[in-house]
This record gives sequence, C-alpha cells and structure tokens, in this order.
Amino acid sequence: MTAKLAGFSLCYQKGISYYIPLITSESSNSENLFEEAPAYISKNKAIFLLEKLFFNPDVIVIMHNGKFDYEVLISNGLKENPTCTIYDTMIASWLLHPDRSSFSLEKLTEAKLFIETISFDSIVPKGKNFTDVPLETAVKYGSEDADFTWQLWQIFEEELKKNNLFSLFTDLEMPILPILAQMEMTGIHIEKSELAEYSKDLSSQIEKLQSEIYDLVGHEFNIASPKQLQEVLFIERGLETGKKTKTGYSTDTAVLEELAEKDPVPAKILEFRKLSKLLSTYVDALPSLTDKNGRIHTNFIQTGTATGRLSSRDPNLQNIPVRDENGRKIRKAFDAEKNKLLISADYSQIELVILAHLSKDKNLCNAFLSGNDVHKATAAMIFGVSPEEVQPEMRRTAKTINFGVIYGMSAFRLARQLGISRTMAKSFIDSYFATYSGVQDFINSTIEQAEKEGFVETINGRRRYIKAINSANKSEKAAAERIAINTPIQGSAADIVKKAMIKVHAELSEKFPEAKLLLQVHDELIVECPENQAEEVAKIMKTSMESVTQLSVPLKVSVEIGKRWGEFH
DNA sequence: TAGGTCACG
DNA sequence: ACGTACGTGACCTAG
Repeated sequence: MTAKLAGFSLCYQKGISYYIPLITSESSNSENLFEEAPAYISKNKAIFLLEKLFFNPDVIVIMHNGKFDYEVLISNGLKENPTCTIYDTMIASWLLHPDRSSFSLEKLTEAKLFIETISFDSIVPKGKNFTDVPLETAVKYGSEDADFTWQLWQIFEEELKKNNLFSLFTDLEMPILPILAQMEMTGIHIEKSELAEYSKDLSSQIEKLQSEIYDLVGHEFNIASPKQLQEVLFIERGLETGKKTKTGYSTDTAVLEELAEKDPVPAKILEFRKLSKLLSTYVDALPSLTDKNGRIHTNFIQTGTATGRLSSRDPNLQNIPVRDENGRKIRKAFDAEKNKLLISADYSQIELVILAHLSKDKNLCNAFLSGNDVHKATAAMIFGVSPEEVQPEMRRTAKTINFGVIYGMSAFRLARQLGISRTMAKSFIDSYFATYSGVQDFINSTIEQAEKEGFVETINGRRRYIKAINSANKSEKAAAERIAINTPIQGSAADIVKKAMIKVHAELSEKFPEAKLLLQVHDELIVECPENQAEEVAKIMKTSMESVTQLSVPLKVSVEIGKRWGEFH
C-alpha cells in the first residue's frame, strides 16, 4: 500500500516488450512532459493510459502476481473495479501444480521456458531501490518480465484447457483476485487501547508465573527453550519422558498435560506458554501494524495451499484466537469503525456436508436432514440410541470421529484423542463405518482413483497430484492416502467459499456499496457496513452463501452482527 | 535456517 | 513391524 511506481512494462507478442520508466519527481506533473521527454512519462499520464486498458471489457490483461501490481496501481491512483479480464500466470501455475514450492516468475521461467532470468537482487544492490539502477538495466529487467509472463501464459492456457481447469481459472480464481485486493486494502480496525491494557495484564501474569516456576525448580532458566525445559523436567525433576522429537523428548501440550498429574511445574509451564503466545503473537504484535486509521492489512495468498484454500500472512488474520476466553479478548479488539457494524457469516459443518454430498451416504445425509446437530445424530446412529438418549460423552466421541474421517483417521490417533484404548477406538471406527458404509465406499474409491490417475479432484475439478500414493513405503503410502481423502473435502469447501465471496461481493456492490468484505477465515466471511444496513446485509450474505451451490444436503449459514468480532448479539 | 510449539479452520 | 489425522503461519531458541 506504500509502494511507489517506478515504471511498467508491456508485451503483446513473444520476444518484443517495452519498459516505460516514470518521472519520479512529484513536482513535475506537466502535461507537456510527454513531448519534452519522450522516453519518460509522468505517473498521472501512465495511470490515465493504463486505465484505458483496465477499463476496456474487450481487453485481457495478463500479469504475474497480478494482485500486487493491481494494488500498487490503485495506491497510485488507478480506479477500482476494472472491467477488463485479468489473467494471472502465477495462479495458473498454482492450479496446474498446487504443491509446487515456488510460483515466482524467475523459477517458472526457468522451469517452463528454460531461460535464465535477470534476478532482481543481481541488479539492485542491497539497500538500494529499483529507481537507482541505470535505465538500460531497468529496461532489460522490466521488459523481460513482461515477455516471460506473456510466454508463460501461452503454455498455461493450453495446459489449463487440457486439464479441464480453465473454467475454474476464469470463473473462480480470477474473479476472486480483485476482491482479495479490495479486502486487503480496506483492512480491519483494531482498538489499540484495549490491547495495550491487555498487554500490561498479560505481562504481569507471565512474570508471576515465571517466578513461581523458578521457585519450584530452584533456579532460573529459559522456559521458552525446549532444550533447557527438557533438562529441568526429565533430568532435574526426573519426570517420565513421553514422545520423542528429532532432537530429544517432546514437551508439547499433550505431554505436559500428562505430567501435570504428578508434578506442579508442567501446569505452570502450560499456562506460561499459553499467555506468552497470546502476548508475543497478537497483543504486542498487532498494534504496531496499524495504518494511520488504526486498520490492519493482511496479505491473502491465493497460492498458499495445496488444497485451494487461501492463506493469510503478515499478519495472519486467519488464526486470531477464539477458543478460550483469554484469547477471545484479542478477537474482540477487532471492531467496526464509528457508526458501522461487523457481520460474520459462517457455514455450519461445511466439510461434513461435503462429505455427505460426495459419499451420498444415506445415513450421513439423513443425519443432516433430521436436525441441526450432526454430531448428536452421528452419536445416536453409532451407539444405537435415540437422539434424546445421547449423552455429552457420546456426542464428544462422535464429533471426534467425524473430524477423524475428514482427516483420514487411524485407530491410534483416535484412541489418543479420546483417551481410550486402541481396541475401543477400533470398535468405534468399525461401528461408524457399519453405519456410514457409503463413507467407507467413498474413501476406498477416492484412494483407488488416486492410485490410478495420480491425482484427486474437488467438486469443481480443482486438482492435486499425489506422488506418494503408490509408494512402497508403508507410512508414506498411508500419509498419501490421508491427503487423498482430505483434499477433495477441504478443497471443495474452499471452492464453495470462494464462489460465495464472488456472489456476496457482487450482491453487496450492487445493493449496499458501503458494505465491504474484510476477511475470509476458511468457512467464515466478515463484512463491515453502516449500522442501519446491517440487518439487510446479513440477510443477503446468508442467502447468497446458502444458495451458491446445490448439494445433496443443504448448506446452512449462521450470521452474527456486532460492534466487535467475536462478540455478537 | 531448522525444529519445536501453538494459534486458527 | 511401523507410525500414528488434514490444511496453514508466527514466534522463539539454537546452531
């Protein structure tokens, strides 16, 4: 949002491209400069000319990592909501191979065009800017950037069509791109003073815990160092070791919870870690990232996952705490500006709904159709009781199994998760698959498809190749099978949420243009809008999201309206 | 930079 | 006999 425009490059046929540097001095805004210095044009002139491209519906603009360029152009005066079509070669390559390690123009040019590129670092010395390099060098670097993007598109267009990914590209991923840009640039407001207060509170709690730990242990040490902590727990205090890590014995939550029954230190460590995490990752970090209006801007990464989900970075706004009361205080610091409200709309159990749809399992579909608590319905089915007879413990078990199925569960993990024996876990699993035999069939056929074709697909044809699916190594093969099961479920959910974003954005732009999408958290959309529009905006969001796809089980969306995120009424 | 840990869906 | 649930990103330590 603060990047300046040095110049831009264009290409419309292979091997011929142009770099156009801009006059950098802010004072030189004369219209005549174009004639006086034909090799340069002013920034205003450049934006004016580029707008002709971006607002021509007959034009297709091909870019690499277009969201970035688009945002820079907007920060420098380009109007929003272009009418051209944007095609992004970075996204195209991601759709073709979503678990590639890099989608940089440099790496792709090397891999697909077999050309060595001029690297940015090789022409711009450390600490210098692009505008410091000689024009001749800038021309070389800038113009090949456009040329390679053009050439990559020629290849990707064919490949997308060949693999039936073209409509996913044009109808889903490309329309999402400018929406993400708008969300990022809008940002979300945080109430700094609340976090500042919470910071003091947390710091003193942490300090107190720290001295209590030192007292119990008899000396000071770095609690955050797993190495030193192992020494203290397993040698000095002689506690039993559990799981191993690559470098020693684990001190993670599960292990410490176990140890807490025999020793007072582990519980304090757990509390210390919990509060330190909140303080360093959120409470102290977020306020320093606000702009002059107190808003925070994340970067949504469209190529961030192998399943089709988005990821969020610098800062990650998709992992803001919510699960316990301490953490929720942080979420509540995210608020709407004056005279506005936040609306959160989230899909209920979207991944299980998709599992029901993909497997067409009669009992799982009925579990959804019969009521609104699918875990309870599952418990009733696998324990052979009526829904009214389901005890909380039974529901908890069913819920864990439901998640387990989505992740490709093992009896071992289920047993550990539920704190029961492996035999017992195995019998729950058997009973689950006896009830939901369609789910078992879905799992088997998905793995078979992966073995035969080498990839799995989502409802919309999004693809993920699974190289290890035919591995001779047993645990590698098992891990590949879990990916094969999970990807169509998680990925289809990602497809649906992206479709919903497009629909919600279109509806709101037309009916309530002041309402803005701010965040997407995998199954949840957050919108900010004027107070007096909130009820209607919420209705539009719910309706749009529920009607975006027709599955064999209806999608349900719950909406909440409030001044702060995580605190609704 | 890798490893451990932990925040989220 | 073997390893142990899917997908992320940030912070801290240690080398």
